[in-house]
Parts: sequence; C-alpha cells; structure tokens
Amino acid sequence: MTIEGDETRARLLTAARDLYLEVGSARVSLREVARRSGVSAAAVYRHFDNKQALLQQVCGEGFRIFASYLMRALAAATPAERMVSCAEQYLSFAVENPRDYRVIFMSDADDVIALGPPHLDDGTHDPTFQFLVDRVKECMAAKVIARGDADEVATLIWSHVHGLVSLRLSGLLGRVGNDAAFARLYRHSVDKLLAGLKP
Amino acid sequence: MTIEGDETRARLLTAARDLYLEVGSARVSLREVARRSGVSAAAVYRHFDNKQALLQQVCGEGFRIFASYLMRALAAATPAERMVSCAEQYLSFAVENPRDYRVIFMSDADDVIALGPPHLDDGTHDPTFQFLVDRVKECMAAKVIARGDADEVATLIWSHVHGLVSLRLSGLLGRVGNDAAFARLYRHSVDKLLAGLKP
DNA sequence: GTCTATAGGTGGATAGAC
DNA sequence: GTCTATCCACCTATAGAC
Repeated sequence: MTIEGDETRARLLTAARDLYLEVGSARVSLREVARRSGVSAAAVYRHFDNKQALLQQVCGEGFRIFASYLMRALAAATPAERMVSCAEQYLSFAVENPRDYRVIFMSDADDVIALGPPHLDDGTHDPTFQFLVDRVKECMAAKVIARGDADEVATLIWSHVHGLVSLRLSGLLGRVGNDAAFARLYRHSVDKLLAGLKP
Repeated sequence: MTIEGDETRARLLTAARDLYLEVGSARVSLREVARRSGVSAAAVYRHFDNKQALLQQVCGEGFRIFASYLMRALAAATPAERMVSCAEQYLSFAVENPRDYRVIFMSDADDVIALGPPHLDDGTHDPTFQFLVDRVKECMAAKVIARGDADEVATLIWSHVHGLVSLRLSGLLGRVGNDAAFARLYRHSVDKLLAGLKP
C-alpha cells in the first residue's frame, strides 16, 4: 500500500483506459499499456492477475460513469420530467462515451471479456435497470403512464432508446447525418413512445 | 472455370461460413478454414485475394438470407398484415440466424471487416430498409398508420425491433428467459408501437 | 517491483518447388 | 493449383536476475 506502488497501478489503469477508448476493448494489449505507462510488459502482472482482470477494472469504470449520468435525472422536479431526463441522460452518455456504451450494451454475450454490473444473471436486476423501473413506477403512480407491468414497460422503453442509439453508433442510420439531427430524432421518438404509454 | 476449381472454392466458402457461424467473424482464421477444407493455408490465396475478401462473401450470404426472410412478408393479404408479418420475419431471422444478425446489424462501425449491403453510405437506402419504408407507405395509404415522414416512421419501427432483438442477443434481457417468452414480449411490444402510430 | 529474456502460441501473407 | 517452408508481426504469460 505504498504510494509509489499505487501510482504505477494508477498509471497502468489510465493508460489502459486511454488505449481502450482509442481502439476498443478487443484490441487492447498489455504490451501497449505497459509501453504507455513506461514500464515493461512483465510489470503489469505485479498489479493485475491477467489481461482480463485489467480490462474488468477499465470497463467497470465505464459502468460507473453510466450510472453517474443516470443519477442526474433525479434533479428534475416531477416523475414525468425525471423520465424524460432519464432518456436525455441516456443519450448523452451514449454520445459522449460511445466506447463504453458499446462494451456495456453491445458486447458479445460469449465474448472473451466478462463484464461487471449489467450481467448479473441471477434473478435480481442490475441497479441501473432497477433505476429505470423505479422511474416507470413513479410515473404510473402519478398517472403519467398507464398502470401495468413496470418491468415490461421499462424493458420496452430501454429497448426503444437502445435501438436508436445502437443503430446510430453502428453507423446504420445513414439518413441521420450528425449528432444534432440524431438528437432531434431521438427526442421526437421518445416523446411519441411516452405518449403511447399514457393512461 | 473448371468444375474442380470451383468445387474447392465452394468448399472453402462453406467451411468459412460454418466456422463463422460457430465462432463469429472476429475469430475466423484462414488456417482453420483451410484445415476444414482439406487444403493448405496457402491454397486459400488462389481463390480469394485475402481474408477480408473471403469474409465479405460469407457475410454477403447472411445478408441474402435476411432479405429472403423479409420478402416472405409480401405473402400477407393487407398492408397491416404485411407490416406485422414484416416484424415477425425480422424476429425469425434474428432468432434463427443470430451470428448473421450480429454481423449485419451489431458490428463495429470501424471494424476490420467492411460489409456489404446495409452499409452503403451514399444517399440511397439499402434495399431492405427501402422495403420497410414501402410497407410503412402502404400502411399510410391504407390509413393504418398516420400520415407523416415514412422514412422517420420506418426508422422508429426498425429501432424498436432492433433494440429488443439486440438486447436479447446480448443476453441483457435476463428477465426474459427463453425464446417463447421473448417472442411474446416482442409481439406485445410491436402491437403497442403500431397502435401508437395509428391515425 | 521492475527488469530482460524467453517460452509458446496465434495469425496473415508470400516464395518457390512441383 | 496445390504444396511445403518460411517470414513477420503480434500477443499472453512466466522465470529468474537484480
């Protein structure tokens, strides 16, 4: 727990995250991480068990960032506004952190890298999905959304925004040229969806 | 154009497609393709310029399969039924050909492998998106969907079904255990969406 | 803790004999 | 057209000296 040791570890982590943000998780190599950190490749193994352990730390950071975006939605005053803000923060996260979005929500299920939070696999929800379910529930209580299965409605909303965002990130929405045009389409689409969910 | 030559080429292609369906496009290697075809690794280069050329053929086949699914929707009698059938065929394709779905709709924009049909990048739409736009237009003409920007409505529908399918394929819809349960959610969701688009 | 050196593996692609 | 042999690049991970 000396300061020097943790500093090297921290340098490795930030170098790994920089590289990951540049080339994507699949093409991160320990050699390059070590190179950028000014240490040898072997030194990495004094701080992390293996490549996967390092990448899990890096991806976990991405998920914490995602959670921090969502939490901002709580600043809004009413359930309806919090729901809209939720969608807005989701969009902001995706546009501002496309690599993280990709790894968290678009990674291969049987990929080499096993990730953190969203992949719980037991019965419980991950905290961020639960956050959306809670927003849905309070909208139902406030009669902004028709009563029903909150989990299903949350899944429906999530799928809708994820569909838009992921097609955009994959470059398949050729018609939507720039970020501003996409944001317009996104907001319009969310408005229509929420309108359709009214009581 | 001898029969023998084309036969080897065909064996390479089917072996490549088998391997690709097993391990995904990223982990296809020419060595393994050659191994399965009973030829040496060098022989591959007599039939394909390089790895990318081979994989493009393989992925193009996946796209043709996708198109064939969509076309079945034309068998339905009315515009509304054709639209529902369209969504149904989309689901069938995804469930029955998850690897192809992944490569066509969930691949990295700046990936090593450049793909065929959907990535046109010029102003024109790819044929299958245009197919959906046409279904939307005829629904508008039949007053099943409210008049408006057909491209935008098509994008909205596509995003919605893609969101559901891709989250499912990524294993992120833990709550939806099996294919049957997912199909129920999918149909219910599509019904709600189309209901919201009525005039 | 960090280094050098190395083991042991993947892969794409090419040269030249047959 | 197909082969063997090879080059080259890149990677994860470990052993042992310092």
